[in-house]
Amino acid sequence: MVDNMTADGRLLRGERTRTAVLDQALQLATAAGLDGLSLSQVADALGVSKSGLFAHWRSKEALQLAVIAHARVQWTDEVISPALEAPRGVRRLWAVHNRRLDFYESGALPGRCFFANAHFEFNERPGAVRNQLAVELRDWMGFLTNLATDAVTLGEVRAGTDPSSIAYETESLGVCAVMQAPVLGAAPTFRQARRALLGHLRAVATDPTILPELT
Amino acid sequence: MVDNMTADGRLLRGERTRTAVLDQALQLATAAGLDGLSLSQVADALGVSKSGLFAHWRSKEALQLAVIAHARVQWTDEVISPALEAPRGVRRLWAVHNRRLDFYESGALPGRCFFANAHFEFNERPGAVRNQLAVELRDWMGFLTNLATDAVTLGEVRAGTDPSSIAYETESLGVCAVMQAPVLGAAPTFRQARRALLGHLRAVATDPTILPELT
DNA sequence: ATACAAAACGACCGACCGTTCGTAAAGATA
DNA sequence: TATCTTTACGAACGGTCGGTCGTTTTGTAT
Repeated sequence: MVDNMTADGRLLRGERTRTAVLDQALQLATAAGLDGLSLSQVADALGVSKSGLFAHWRSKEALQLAVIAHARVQWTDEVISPALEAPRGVRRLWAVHNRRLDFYESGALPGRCFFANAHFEFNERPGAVRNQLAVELRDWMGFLTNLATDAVTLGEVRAGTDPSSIAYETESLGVCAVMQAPVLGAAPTFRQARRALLGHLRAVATDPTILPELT
Repeated sequence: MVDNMTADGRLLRGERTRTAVLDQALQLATAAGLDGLSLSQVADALGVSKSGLFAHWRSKEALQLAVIAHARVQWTDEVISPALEAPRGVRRLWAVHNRRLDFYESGALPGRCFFANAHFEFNERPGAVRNQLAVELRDWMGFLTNLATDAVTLGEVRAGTDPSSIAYETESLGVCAVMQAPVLGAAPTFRQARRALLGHLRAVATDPTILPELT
């Protein structure tokens, strides 16, 4: 049997514990960070043996990567996808914006920004996890691009507008990208990270190849 | 002998190792965070026995608090004090602003914002350290107040100006305060932290008791 | 030289960590 | 039923951690 389901449609036992472990691990990582994630604590919290985790992931780092992917799936399903499928518009832009804030205030991740914390708190970890976080950051910049593009295309912001304005409008998103930048290899300075964000938004707002219909 | 100095003016042996340990610990904490700070690593990096550290600090938490104080002394001497002593003015405001950025780019704390990282990466630590970080945050807000007050008093910004403008002008300072807010006990949401910063700056810009000479 | 206190050391402790291993139960297949 | 794979378990290992203890070195003052 290679499928995830048993004959009557319920999840296989392994798949059930797999997602249970990921949920628990995400919860603990949200509180204590990916560095603070302890396999022992995850196992104890679930009433499961610690060694059993190694039947699903070959190492702690593999579980950390799975936790990141798990969180990204939640993020995509609950925030990104509804945003991209919705008709474009300023109201929609801010609806998404507010929905993201609501997401943080929801019970799922109470009062914390997981992605932000994951990046902030764990920029010292080894190769694979670090690279994965870099991918997450790139996705984040892509999401910012969509937001800024919407703002310009729909006339909320004129093309050529000082990107600082857009940056501030998307500030509560943008600061995440700015502050997350140090997770990347070279550990760019604060000034460099800020310049990178402004340059990114300037390109979105003024580059005719990005917004050809406005030139 | 109760003084720090020996007869010929050099530091006592204990005081020398004390500051050497603090410098090393600050360097490691800057890279790995206060949580990641390891007494063994500090001792090994200095070629010093780990047990000797307990002659200066009674616990790891005590050393962590000392590291925070040590960093704050550096911060005060190199950034805050020159800013407060200098004649007020917009140029001075931005000189301080830039000096702070230069500080991050200096060799002392290469490419990292220690305060930001200390807060971001270590909001799960126990009571005393957490409380100390809250004090640091309050100091930070005080520094923001000084900057915003300067901006208004010197005519760079009109009294009553939308505090968002001031917030953005001091953004690279302000985001730190915004993002640091979650270190406080109740873990306020992203939206709450942002609202707190804007409210703070609004009070500075409009409250006649804060800027009586403008009303 | 003697005495004394500060300072540093090395060995050791218990706790927790991630990981491995051999084995046993559970569930699907035949 | 018997067979075989998946899944889970408990015990144990090596390692690092923060912290303690008794001892020795170092520096100063008498």
